[in-house]
Amino acid sequence: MGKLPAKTVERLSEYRRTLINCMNHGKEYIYSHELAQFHHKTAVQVRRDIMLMGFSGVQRKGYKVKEMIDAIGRILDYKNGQNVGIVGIGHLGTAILQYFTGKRPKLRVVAIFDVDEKKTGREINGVHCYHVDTIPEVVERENIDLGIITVPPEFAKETAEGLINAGIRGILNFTTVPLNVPEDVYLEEYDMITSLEKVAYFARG
Amino acid sequence: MGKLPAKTVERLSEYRRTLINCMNHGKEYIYSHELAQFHHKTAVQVRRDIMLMGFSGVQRKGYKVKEMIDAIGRILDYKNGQNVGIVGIGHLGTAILQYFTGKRPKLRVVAIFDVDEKKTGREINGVHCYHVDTIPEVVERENIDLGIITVPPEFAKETAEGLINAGIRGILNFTTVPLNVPEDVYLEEYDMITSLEKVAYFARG
DNA sequence: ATTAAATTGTTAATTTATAAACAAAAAGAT
DNA sequence: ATCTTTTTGTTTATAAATTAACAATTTAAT
Ligand SMILES: NC(=O)c1ccc[n+]([C@@H]2O[C@H](COP(=O)([O-])OP(=O)(O)OC[C@H]3O[C@@H](n4cnc5c(N)ncnc54)[C@H](O)[C@@H]3O)[C@@H](O)[C@H]2O)c1
Ligand SMILES: NC(=O)c1ccc[n+]([C@@H]2O[C@H](COP(=O)([O-])OP(=O)(O)OC[C@H]3O[C@@H](n4cnc5c(N)ncnc54)[C@H](O)[C@@H]3O)[C@@H](O)[C@H]2O)c1
Repeated sequence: MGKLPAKTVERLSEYRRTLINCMNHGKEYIYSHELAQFHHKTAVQVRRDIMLMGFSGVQRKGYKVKEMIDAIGRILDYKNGQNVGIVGIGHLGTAILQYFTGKRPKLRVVAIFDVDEKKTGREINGVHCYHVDTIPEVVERENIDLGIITVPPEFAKETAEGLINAGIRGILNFTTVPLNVPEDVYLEEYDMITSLEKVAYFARG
Repeated sequence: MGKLPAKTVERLSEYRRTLINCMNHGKEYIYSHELAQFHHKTAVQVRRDIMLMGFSGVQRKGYKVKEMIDAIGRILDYKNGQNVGIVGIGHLGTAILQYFTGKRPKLRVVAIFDVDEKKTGREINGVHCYHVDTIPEVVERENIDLGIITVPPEFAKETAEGLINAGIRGILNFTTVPLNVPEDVYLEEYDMITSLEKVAYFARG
């Protein structure tokens, strides 16, 4: 099965977030224009995304919330799930760890790594904190697929190399340092300054 | 002067981050293909972005790092700068606050807001923490233009409304709740789960 | 029953974003 | 001096993403 466009994948993730929220509020059906409004998109785009993932709604009634969540899951979730490790459990790492716990059963944070002895060797938020030196063993043993990097910028490069050598498949980098990864590792980078500078630019006349 | 495309604005912000780093390492000139490589873009795209912002390099020598930083500043920075407030000083809010301090002189975090009495009334990272009830006065007095929302999701909506009523022009929302804002307020939303789900999707065959 | 309104699904058109192509200029080599 | 190489700047072409258009279907109203 061929991969969907990156933009569609992003939106499907966003839709699911909203759909889960709708389900928790007891909503059974949702129209494309409702979903669109939540995410500041057009109804056509929502329907097109849904078409691309091969899901169908009911005319005049909309999309069955529960079924659509499952359909998105069949696209985004990997069969038995993927395991995630976070490296650098400072403010940002902890925020991410907290944010993830319990939210996506198929994306499990199974290990966290740091160098600070006040953090290593104990559990934080129910996840064991290992020393970074043990990345090779732990990544192998716990079958970790994806890594999130939230270390101080000067350690970003070596952290990425450590993860890649340990056999990780994808990296989400929050440090301010752009990384280089081999072709078979998928890399995503995010910088809050860029987001805020964009807001700053467009928020003025 | 008309606005540049959003994608170009994002990339200019990314370029500047790297250029500042290059300058600190004493680099005087940079080629388009060098800048491109850092950000996993093509050299053509870099040159096109530079053209769009009306800057010029020197043939065979590349772009003067210092001058290009200034040129990007003339696009991204507002004359006397813009003031920023962060609402919700938990793990994420603190990470953002720390990350910003000292990085962009034209984007100043001048106030932070919370409800927790252990945080309000004192300084965190050199910035005074106010109670959220004082948002109207403080936004007015400190001339705050942009707001970052990092409160628990159930308070996201009321926080946004508070900021908008106080006269804010742009919002960066990190909560899991999609917001609605009037036309004259620019809104940007970011969700780490979406980023990680994208990584997870493309990191497998 | 018939008609009107609302909504999905899909194709076609448009717009936006990226990449290719190449002229012009500068630096260095012969 | 002349030629070759490298790199910028800009135009043209291609590709991707979004929007518009509309047929098909369902529900509800008359
Ligand atoms: N991209 C963004 O939007 C954004 C926002 C905020 C912070 N940041 C960046 O994220 C990173 C973390 O920010 P923070 O506020 O959590 O910082 P922090 O100082 O609170 O946390 C850093 C953590 O990394 C640990 N650490 C240090 N060296 C390490 C190593 N070699 N291996 C593993 N762990 C190590 C420290 O012990 C600490 O726990 C920084 O690079 C910061 O610049 C990025
Ligand atoms: N978008 C993302 O990628 C992402 C990542 C992590 C966390 N989050 C979200 O960001 C938010 C903050 O996360 P966190 O880990 O920092 O949580 P946290 O609990 O550490 O911090 C929340 C802070 O908000 C304060 N607060 C509570 N109610 C408030 C109110 N009405 N007004 C102002 N402040 C109030 C609390 O006192 C606390 O200091 C949460 O909504 C979380 O889900 C988003």
